[in-house]
Amino acid sequence: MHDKLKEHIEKIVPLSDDEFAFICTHFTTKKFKKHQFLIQEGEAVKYSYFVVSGLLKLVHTDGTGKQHIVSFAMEDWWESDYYAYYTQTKATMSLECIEDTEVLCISFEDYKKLCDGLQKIERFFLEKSNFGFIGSQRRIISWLTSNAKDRYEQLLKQYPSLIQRVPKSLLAAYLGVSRETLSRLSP
Amino acid sequence: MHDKLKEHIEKIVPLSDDEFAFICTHFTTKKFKKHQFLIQEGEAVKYSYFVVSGLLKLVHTDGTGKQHIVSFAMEDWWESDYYAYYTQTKATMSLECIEDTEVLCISFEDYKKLCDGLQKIERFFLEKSNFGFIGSQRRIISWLTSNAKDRYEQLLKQYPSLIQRVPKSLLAAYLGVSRETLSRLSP
DNA sequence: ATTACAAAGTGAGCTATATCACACTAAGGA
DNA sequence: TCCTTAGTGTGATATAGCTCACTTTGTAAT
Repeated sequence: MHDKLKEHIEKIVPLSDDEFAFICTHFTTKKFKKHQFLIQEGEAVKYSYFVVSGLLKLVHTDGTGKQHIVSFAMEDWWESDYYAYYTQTKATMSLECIEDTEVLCISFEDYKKLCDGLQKIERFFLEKSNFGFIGSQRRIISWLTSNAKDRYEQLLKQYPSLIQRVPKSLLAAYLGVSRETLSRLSP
Repeated sequence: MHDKLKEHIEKIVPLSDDEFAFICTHFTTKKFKKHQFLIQEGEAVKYSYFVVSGLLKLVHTDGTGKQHIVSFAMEDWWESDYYAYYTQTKATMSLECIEDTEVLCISFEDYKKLCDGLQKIERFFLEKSNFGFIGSQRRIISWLTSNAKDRYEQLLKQYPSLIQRVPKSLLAAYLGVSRETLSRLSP
Protein backbone atom coordinates (compact mmCIF):
# COMPACT_ATOMS: atom_id res chain seq x y z
CA MET A 1 0.00 0.00 0.00
CA HIS A 2 2.84 2.38 0.77
CA ASP A 3 4.43 1.34 -2.53
CA LYS A 4 2.06 3.65 -4.34
CA LEU A 5 3.30 6.52 -2.23
CA LYS A 6 6.93 5.68 -2.97
CA GLU A 7 6.29 5.58 -6.70
CA HIS A 8 4.36 8.83 -6.43
CA ILE A 9 7.08 10.70 -4.56
CA GLU A 10 9.84 9.33 -6.77
CA LYS A 11 8.26 10.93 -9.79
CA ILE A 12 9.64 14.13 -8.28
CA VAL A 13 12.50 13.21 -5.89
CA PRO A 14 14.47 9.93 -5.74
CA LEU A 15 14.48 8.20 -2.36
CA SER A 16 16.79 5.76 -0.61
CA ASP A 17 15.15 2.86 1.24
CA ASP A 18 16.01 4.47 4.56
CA GLU A 19 14.46 7.74 3.54
CA PHE A 20 11.31 6.04 2.42
CA ALA A 21 11.15 4.02 5.62
CA PHE A 22 11.44 7.30 7.55
CA ILE A 23 8.64 8.82 5.52
CA CYS A 24 6.40 5.82 6.17
CA THR A 25 6.63 6.22 9.93
CA HIS A 26 4.66 9.47 9.54
CA PHE A 27 1.68 7.96 7.76
CA THR A 28 -1.13 5.71 8.86
CA THR A 29 -3.46 3.71 6.67
CA LYS A 30 -7.23 3.97 6.64
CA LYS A 31 -10.07 2.51 4.64
CA PHE A 32 -13.46 4.08 4.11
CA LYS A 33 -16.67 2.91 2.49
CA LYS A 34 -18.69 4.85 -0.07
CA HIS A 35 -20.62 7.71 1.60
CA GLN A 36 -18.34 7.85 4.63
CA PHE A 37 -16.79 11.17 5.65
CA LEU A 38 -13.06 11.77 6.09
CA ILE A 39 -13.68 15.38 7.07
CA GLN A 40 -16.92 17.00 8.24
CA GLU A 41 -17.71 20.68 8.04
CA GLY A 42 -17.35 22.30 11.44
CA GLU A 43 -15.01 19.70 12.89
CA ALA A 44 -11.25 19.68 13.32
CA VAL A 45 -9.13 18.56 10.38
CA LYS A 46 -6.64 16.02 11.68
CA TYR A 47 -5.13 14.79 8.47
CA SER A 48 -4.05 15.43 4.96
CA TYR A 49 -4.83 12.39 2.81
CA PHE A 50 -3.01 10.64 0.02
CA VAL A 51 -5.49 8.60 -2.01
CA VAL A 52 -4.19 5.10 -2.70
CA SER A 53 -7.38 3.90 -4.35
CA GLY A 54 -10.97 5.08 -4.67
CA LEU A 55 -12.50 8.49 -5.19
CA LEU A 56 -13.37 11.43 -2.94
CA LYS A 57 -15.22 14.69 -3.25
CA LEU A 58 -14.34 17.89 -1.40
CA VAL A 59 -17.63 19.69 -0.80
CA HIS A 60 -18.58 23.16 0.34
CA THR A 61 -22.16 23.64 1.49
CA ASP A 62 -23.57 27.14 1.03
CA GLY A 63 -26.08 29.08 3.12
CA THR A 64 -29.04 27.56 1.34
CA GLY A 65 -27.79 24.01 1.89
CA LYS A 66 -26.68 23.52 -1.68
CA GLN A 67 -23.58 21.43 -2.15
CA HIS A 68 -20.72 22.56 -4.37
CA ILE A 69 -17.82 20.33 -5.31
CA VAL A 70 -14.55 22.15 -4.80
CA SER A 71 -12.50 19.21 -5.97
CA PHE A 72 -12.50 15.52 -6.73
CA ALA A 73 -9.60 13.40 -5.48
CA MET A 74 -8.66 10.19 -7.21
CA GLU A 75 -5.69 7.80 -6.99
CA ASP A 76 -2.39 9.59 -6.34
CA TRP A 77 -4.07 12.82 -5.29
CA TRP A 78 -3.57 14.63 -2.04
CA GLU A 79 -6.63 16.13 -0.44
CA SER A 80 -7.80 17.89 2.67
CA ASP A 81 -9.42 21.12 3.78
CA TYR A 82 -5.99 22.72 3.62
CA TYR A 83 -6.87 26.03 5.18
CA ALA A 84 -8.25 24.28 8.23
CA TYR A 85 -5.34 21.83 8.20
CA TYR A 86 -2.54 24.38 8.04
CA THR A 87 -4.12 26.80 10.46
CA GLN A 88 -5.55 24.08 12.71
CA THR A 89 -9.03 25.52 12.59
CA LYS A 90 -12.44 23.97 11.96
CA ALA A 91 -13.29 22.60 8.53
CA THR A 92 -15.41 24.69 6.17
CA MET A 93 -15.61 21.83 3.70
CA SER A 94 -16.33 18.15 3.99
CA LEU A 95 -14.45 15.31 2.35
CA GLU A 96 -16.60 12.33 1.45
CA CYS A 97 -16.17 9.01 -0.35
CA ILE A 98 -17.77 8.58 -3.77
CA GLU A 99 -16.30 5.06 -3.87
CA ASP A 100 -14.73 2.75 -1.29
CA THR A 101 -11.39 4.41 -0.68
CA GLU A 102 -7.98 3.64 0.83
CA VAL A 103 -5.88 6.55 2.03
CA LEU A 104 -2.61 7.30 3.76
CA CYS A 105 -3.06 9.87 6.50
CA ILE A 106 -0.57 12.39 7.81
CA SER A 107 -1.28 14.68 10.75
CA PHE A 108 -0.11 18.29 10.68
CA GLU A 109 2.36 17.50 13.47
CA ASP A 110 3.85 14.67 11.46
CA TYR A 111 3.85 16.77 8.32
CA LYS A 112 6.01 19.35 10.04
CA LYS A 113 8.30 16.72 11.56
CA LEU A 114 8.65 15.07 8.20
CA CYS A 115 9.61 18.33 6.49
CA ASP A 116 12.09 19.11 9.27
CA GLY A 117 13.60 15.65 9.10
CA LEU A 118 13.97 15.26 5.35
CA GLN A 119 14.58 18.19 3.07
CA LYS A 120 13.76 16.17 -0.02
CA ILE A 121 10.18 15.77 1.02
CA GLU A 122 9.81 19.48 1.47
CA ARG A 123 10.96 19.87 -2.12
CA PHE A 124 8.35 17.31 -3.08
CA PHE A 125 5.56 19.12 -1.24
CA LEU A 126 6.65 22.43 -2.73
CA GLU A 127 6.40 21.04 -6.22
CA LYS A 128 2.98 19.53 -5.47
CA SER A 129 1.75 22.79 -4.03
CA ASN A 130 3.03 24.81 -6.97
CA PHE A 131 1.23 22.64 -9.46
CA GLY A 132 -1.87 22.51 -7.29
CA PHE A 133 -1.94 26.29 -7.42
CA ILE A 134 -1.48 26.27 -11.18
CA GLY A 135 -4.35 23.79 -11.50
CA SER A 136 -6.68 26.02 -9.51
CA GLN A 137 -5.67 28.99 -11.59
CA ARG A 138 -6.51 27.02 -14.72
CA ARG A 139 -9.95 26.33 -13.35
CA ILE A 140 -10.46 30.04 -12.69
CA ILE A 141 -9.42 30.83 -16.26
CA SER A 142 -11.84 28.20 -17.51
CA TRP A 143 -14.60 29.98 -15.59
CA LEU A 144 -13.61 33.41 -16.85
CA THR A 145 -13.39 32.43 -20.49
CA SER A 146 -15.91 29.64 -21.08
CA ASN A 147 -19.59 28.87 -20.90
CA ALA A 148 -21.07 25.75 -19.29
CA LYS A 149 -20.75 23.58 -22.36
CA ASP A 150 -17.11 24.41 -23.01
CA ARG A 151 -16.21 23.94 -19.35
CA TYR A 152 -17.88 20.54 -19.43
CA GLU A 153 -15.93 19.54 -22.50
CA GLN A 154 -12.68 20.74 -20.95
CA LEU A 155 -13.42 18.65 -17.88
CA LEU A 156 -14.12 15.54 -19.93
CA LYS A 157 -10.94 16.06 -21.88
CA GLN A 158 -8.86 16.57 -18.75
CA TYR A 159 -10.34 13.70 -16.74
CA PRO A 160 -12.02 11.31 -19.17
CA SER A 161 -12.25 8.61 -16.50
CA LEU A 162 -14.37 10.80 -14.26
CA ILE A 163 -17.52 10.49 -16.33
CA GLN A 164 -17.42 6.71 -15.96
CA ARG A 165 -17.08 6.97 -12.22
CA VAL A 166 -19.34 9.76 -11.01
CA PRO A 167 -22.97 10.65 -11.71
CA LYS A 168 -23.50 13.71 -13.87
CA SER A 169 -25.19 15.52 -11.03
CA LEU A 170 -21.81 15.62 -9.29
CA LEU A 171 -20.05 16.84 -12.40
CA ALA A 172 -22.66 19.60 -12.50
CA ALA A 173 -21.92 20.50 -8.87
CA TYR A 174 -18.24 20.72 -9.77
CA LEU A 175 -18.81 22.80 -12.89
CA GLY A 176 -21.18 25.19 -11.15
CA VAL A 177 -24.12 24.36 -13.39
CA SER A 178 -27.51 22.89 -12.52
CA ARG A 179 -27.84 19.19 -13.32
CA GLU A 180 -30.71 19.99 -15.68
CA THR A 181 -28.58 22.36 -17.70
CA LEU A 182 -25.74 19.86 -17.83
CA SER A 183 -28.16 17.22 -19.06
CA ARG A 184 -29.12 19.49 -21.95
CA LEU A 185 -25.54 20.15 -23.04
CA SER A 186 -24.40 16.71 -24.11
CA PRO A 187 -24.96 16.70 -27.90
CA MET B 1 14.35 48.32 -1.61
CA HIS B 2 15.40 44.84 -0.54
CA ASP B 3 14.30 45.73 2.97
CA LYS B 4 10.72 45.10 1.96
CA LEU B 5 11.68 41.61 0.90
CA LYS B 6 13.43 40.92 4.18
CA GLU B 7 10.43 42.03 6.19
CA HIS B 8 8.20 39.97 3.97
CA ILE B 9 10.20 36.77 4.34
CA GLU B 10 10.67 37.24 8.05
CA LYS B 11 6.93 37.13 8.57
CA ILE B 12 7.39 33.42 7.93
CA VAL B 13 11.03 32.51 8.63
CA PRO B 14 13.63 34.50 10.61
CA LEU B 15 16.84 35.35 8.76
CA SER B 16 20.40 36.13 9.77
CA ASP B 17 22.12 39.00 7.97
CA ASP B 18 24.30 36.54 6.08
CA GLU B 19 21.32 34.55 4.96
CA PHE B 20 19.54 37.62 3.75
CA ALA B 21 22.64 38.81 1.93
CA PHE B 22 22.80 35.41 0.23
CA ILE B 23 19.16 35.69 -0.80
CA CYS B 24 19.72 39.16 -2.25
CA THR B 25 22.40 37.93 -4.63
CA HIS B 26 19.67 36.01 -6.46
CA PHE B 27 17.45 38.98 -7.14
CA THR B 28 17.70 41.93 -9.47
CA THR B 29 15.72 45.15 -9.30
CA LYS B 30 13.58 46.56 -12.08
CA LYS B 31 11.22 49.48 -12.52
CA PHE B 32 8.34 49.68 -14.95
CA LYS B 33 5.95 52.42 -15.99
CA LYS B 34 2.18 52.11 -16.15
CA HIS B 35 1.11 50.09 -19.22
CA GLN B 36 4.47 48.35 -19.59
CA PHE B 37 4.61 44.57 -19.82
CA LEU B 38 6.67 42.35 -17.53
CA ILE B 39 5.47 39.23 -19.36
CA GLN B 40 3.89 38.97 -22.80
CA GLU B 41 1.73 36.11 -24.00
CA GLY B 42 3.68 33.83 -26.30
CA GLU B 43 7.10 34.82 -25.04
CA ALA B 44 9.45 33.12 -22.58
CA VAL B 45 8.95 33.80 -18.87
CA LYS B 46 12.31 34.70 -17.42
CA TYR B 47 11.34 35.78 -13.96
CA SER B 48 9.12 35.46 -10.99
CA TYR B 49 8.44 38.90 -9.52
CA PHE B 50 8.14 40.23 -6.01
CA VAL B 51 6.22 43.52 -6.07
CA VAL B 52 7.94 46.18 -3.95
CA SER B 53 5.55 48.95 -4.94
CA GLY B 54 2.89 49.53 -7.56
CA LEU B 55 0.22 47.29 -9.03
CA LEU B 56 0.11 44.63 -11.73
CA LYS B 57 -2.53 42.63 -13.54
CA LEU B 58 -2.09 39.07 -14.76
CA VAL B 59 -4.21 38.77 -17.89
CA HIS B 60 -5.41 35.92 -20.04
CA THR B 61 -6.72 36.81 -23.48
CA ASP B 62 -9.34 34.43 -24.90
CA GLY B 63 -9.99 33.39 -28.49
CA THR B 64 -12.25 36.38 -29.15
CA GLY B 65 -9.62 38.83 -27.89
CA LYS B 66 -11.40 39.50 -24.63
CA GLN B 67 -9.17 40.10 -21.65
CA HIS B 68 -9.72 38.32 -18.34
CA ILE B 69 -7.87 39.21 -15.18
CA VAL B 70 -6.52 36.11 -13.53
CA SER B 71 -5.00 38.04 -10.68
CA PHE B 72 -3.95 41.44 -9.44
CA ALA B 73 -0.58 41.80 -7.73
CA MET B 74 0.07 44.57 -5.27
CA GLU B 75 2.85 45.34 -2.78
CA ASP B 76 4.31 42.21 -1.16
CA TRP B 77 2.79 39.87 -3.73
CA TRP B 78 4.63 37.39 -5.87
CA GLU B 79 3.51 37.08 -9.44
CA SER B 80 4.37 35.39 -12.70
CA ASP B 81 2.90 33.02 -15.26
CA TYR B 82 3.92 30.18 -13.00
CA TYR B 83 3.16 27.33 -15.33
CA ALA B 84 5.39 28.82 -17.99
CA TYR B 85 7.99 29.73 -15.37
CA TYR B 86 8.27 26.31 -13.73
CA THR B 87 8.14 24.38 -16.98
CA GLN B 88 10.17 26.93 -18.94
CA THR B 89 7.59 27.19 -21.68
CA LYS B 90 5.96 30.16 -23.41
CA ALA B 91 3.63 32.42 -21.49
CA THR B 92 -0.12 31.98 -21.89
CA MET B 93 -0.78 35.09 -19.82
CA SER B 94 0.62 38.57 -19.80
CA LEU B 95 1.69 40.60 -16.79
CA GLU B 96 1.17 44.33 -17.14
CA CYS B 97 1.52 47.42 -14.97
CA ILE B 98 -1.61 49.20 -13.81
CA GLU B 99 0.61 51.67 -11.95
CA ASP B 100 4.33 52.48 -12.05
CA THR B 101 5.85 49.46 -10.36
CA GLU B 102 9.11 48.36 -8.74
CA VAL B 103 9.85 44.66 -8.59
CA LEU B 104 12.53 42.24 -7.50
CA CYS B 105 13.15 39.60 -10.16
CA ILE B 106 14.36 36.05 -9.72
CA SER B 107 15.11 33.73 -12.64
CA PHE B 108 14.12 30.06 -12.48
CA GLU B 109 17.82 29.12 -12.34
CA ASP B 110 18.37 31.38 -9.37
CA TYR B 111 15.18 30.20 -7.74
CA LYS B 112 16.47 26.63 -7.82
CA LYS B 113 19.92 27.65 -6.62
CA LEU B 114 18.41 29.64 -3.82
CA CYS B 115 16.27 26.71 -2.66
CA ASP B 116 19.26 24.38 -2.83
CA GLY B 117 21.46 26.80 -0.93
CA LEU B 118 19.10 27.77 1.86
CA GLN B 119 16.53 25.40 3.23
CA LYS B 120 14.72 28.16 5.05
CA ILE B 121 13.73 29.86 1.85
CA GLU B 122 12.27 26.65 0.54
CA ARG B 123 10.11 26.55 3.64
CA PHE B 124 9.09 30.11 2.92
CA PHE B 125 8.16 29.36 -0.69
CA LEU B 126 6.24 26.27 0.42
CA GLU B 127 4.17 28.31 2.81
CA LYS B 128 3.54 30.98 0.15
CA SER B 129 2.51 28.35 -2.35
CA ASN B 130 0.19 26.61 0.09
CA PHE B 131 -1.64 29.81 0.86
CA GLY B 132 -1.68 30.81 -2.77
CA PHE B 133 -3.42 27.55 -3.51
CA ILE B 134 -5.90 28.14 -0.70
CA GLY B 135 -6.60 31.62 -2.06
CA SER B 136 -7.39 30.27 -5.52
CA GLN B 137 -9.63 27.64 -4.02
CA ARG B 138 -11.48 30.37 -2.17
CA ARG B 139 -12.06 32.21 -5.41
CA ILE B 140 -13.44 29.03 -6.98
CA ILE B 141 -15.79 28.60 -4.03
CA SER B 142 -16.87 32.20 -4.40
CA TRP B 143 -17.75 31.46 -8.04
CA LEU B 144 -19.61 28.27 -7.19
CA THR B 145 -21.69 29.78 -4.42
CA SER B 146 -22.27 33.44 -5.27
CA ASN B 147 -23.77 35.71 -7.90
CA ALA B 148 -22.05 38.74 -9.37
CA LYS B 149 -23.15 41.14 -6.67
CA ASP B 150 -22.01 38.96 -3.80
CA ARG B 151 -18.68 38.23 -5.47
CA TYR B 152 -18.17 41.96 -5.93
CA GLU B 153 -18.90 42.61 -2.28
CA GLN B 154 -16.55 39.84 -1.21
CA LEU B 155 -13.83 41.37 -3.35
CA LEU B 156 -14.34 44.82 -1.89
CA LYS B 157 -14.27 43.38 1.60
CA GLN B 158 -11.10 41.40 0.93
CA TYR B 159 -9.20 44.16 -0.90
CA PRO B 160 -10.84 47.50 -0.02
CA SER B 161 -7.88 49.44 -1.43
CA LEU B 162 -8.35 47.94 -4.86
CA ILE B 163 -11.41 50.00 -5.72
CA GLN B 164 -9.43 53.20 -5.12
CA ARG B 165 -6.66 52.05 -7.40
CA VAL B 166 -8.22 50.32 -10.39
CA PRO B 167 -11.06 51.24 -12.75
CA LYS B 168 -14.23 49.26 -12.32
CA SER B 169 -13.90 47.80 -15.77
CA LEU B 170 -10.86 45.90 -14.50
CA LEU B 171 -12.68 44.70 -11.42
CA ALA B 172 -15.35 43.42 -13.79
CA ALA B 173 -12.72 41.58 -15.84
CA TYR B 174 -11.48 39.99 -12.61
CA LEU B 175 -14.94 39.03 -11.39
CA GLY B 176 -16.01 37.59 -14.72
CA VAL B 177 -18.86 40.05 -15.20
CA SER B 178 -19.46 42.61 -17.92
CA ARG B 179 -18.61 46.17 -16.91
CA GLU B 180 -22.20 47.19 -17.57
CA THR B 181 -23.52 44.61 -15.15
CA LEU B 182 -20.97 45.62 -12.52
CA SER B 183 -22.02 49.23 -12.93
CA ARG B 184 -25.61 48.27 -12.15
CA LEU B 185 -24.74 46.37 -8.96
CA SER B 186 -23.36 49.09 -6.74
CA PRO B 187 -26.40 50.17 -4.67
C1' DA C 1 -41.32 -10.41 -9.80
C1' DT C 2 -41.96 -6.15 -7.07
C1' DT C 3 -40.69 -2.33 -4.98
C1' DA C 4 -37.74 1.48 -4.06
C1' DC C 5 -34.54 4.67 -5.01
C1' DA C 6 -30.82 7.06 -7.58
C1' DA C 7 -29.83 9.01 -11.91
C1' DA C 8 -31.05 11.15 -16.03
C1' DG C 9 -33.96 13.58 -19.34
C1' DT C 10 -37.39 17.21 -20.63
C1' DG C 11 -40.90 20.97 -20.89
C1' DA C 12 -42.28 25.71 -19.41
C1' DG C 13 -41.49 29.80 -17.51
C1' DC C 14 -38.33 32.92 -14.97
C1' DT C 15 -34.07 35.62 -13.89
C1' DA C 16 -29.44 37.08 -13.93
C1' DT C 17 -26.33 38.63 -16.87
C1' DA C 18 -24.64 39.73 -21.68
C1' DT C 19 -24.72 42.69 -25.52
C1' DC C 20 -25.33 46.81 -28.15
C1' DA C 21 -25.97 51.56 -28.44
C1' DC C 22 -25.57 55.93 -26.73
C1' DA C 23 -24.79 59.72 -23.33
C1' DC C 24 -22.12 61.94 -19.76
C1' DT C 25 -17.96 63.29 -17.09
C1' DA C 26 -13.25 64.02 -15.93
C1' DA C 27 -8.46 64.43 -17.03
C1' DG C 28 -4.42 65.12 -20.00
C1' DG C 29 -2.23 66.70 -24.21
C1' DA C 30 -2.01 69.83 -28.18
C1' DT D 1 -8.92 76.67 -24.65
C1' DC D 2 -10.37 72.75 -27.28
C1' DC D 3 -10.02 68.00 -28.36
C1' DT D 4 -9.30 63.29 -27.30
C1' DT D 5 -9.63 59.47 -24.59
C1' DA D 6 -10.66 56.58 -20.50
C1' DG D 7 -13.94 55.59 -17.37
C1' DT D 8 -18.66 55.26 -16.16
C1' DG D 9 -23.72 54.98 -16.32
C1' DT D 10 -28.09 53.47 -18.38
C1' DG D 11 -31.86 51.94 -21.56
C1' DA D 12 -33.52 48.15 -24.58
C1' DT D 13 -33.27 43.69 -25.96
C1' DA D 14 -31.34 38.97 -26.20
C1' DT D 15 -29.94 34.70 -24.08
C1' DA D 16 -27.69 31.24 -21.07
C1' DG D 17 -28.73 29.02 -17.42
C1' DC D 18 -31.97 28.33 -13.25
C1' DT D 19 -36.01 26.43 -11.07
C1' DC D 20 -39.91 23.60 -10.63
C1' DA D 21 -42.56 19.84 -11.95
C1' DC D 22 -42.96 15.67 -14.16
C1' DT D 23 -41.41 11.43 -16.67
C1' DT D 24 -38.26 7.73 -17.77
C1' DT D 25 -34.62 4.57 -17.00
C1' DG D 26 -31.56 1.76 -14.55
C1' DT D 27 -30.28 -0.85 -10.64
C1' DA D 28 -30.23 -2.85 -6.15
C1' DA D 29 -32.82 -4.97 -2.45
C1' DT D 30 -36.67 -7.60 -0.85
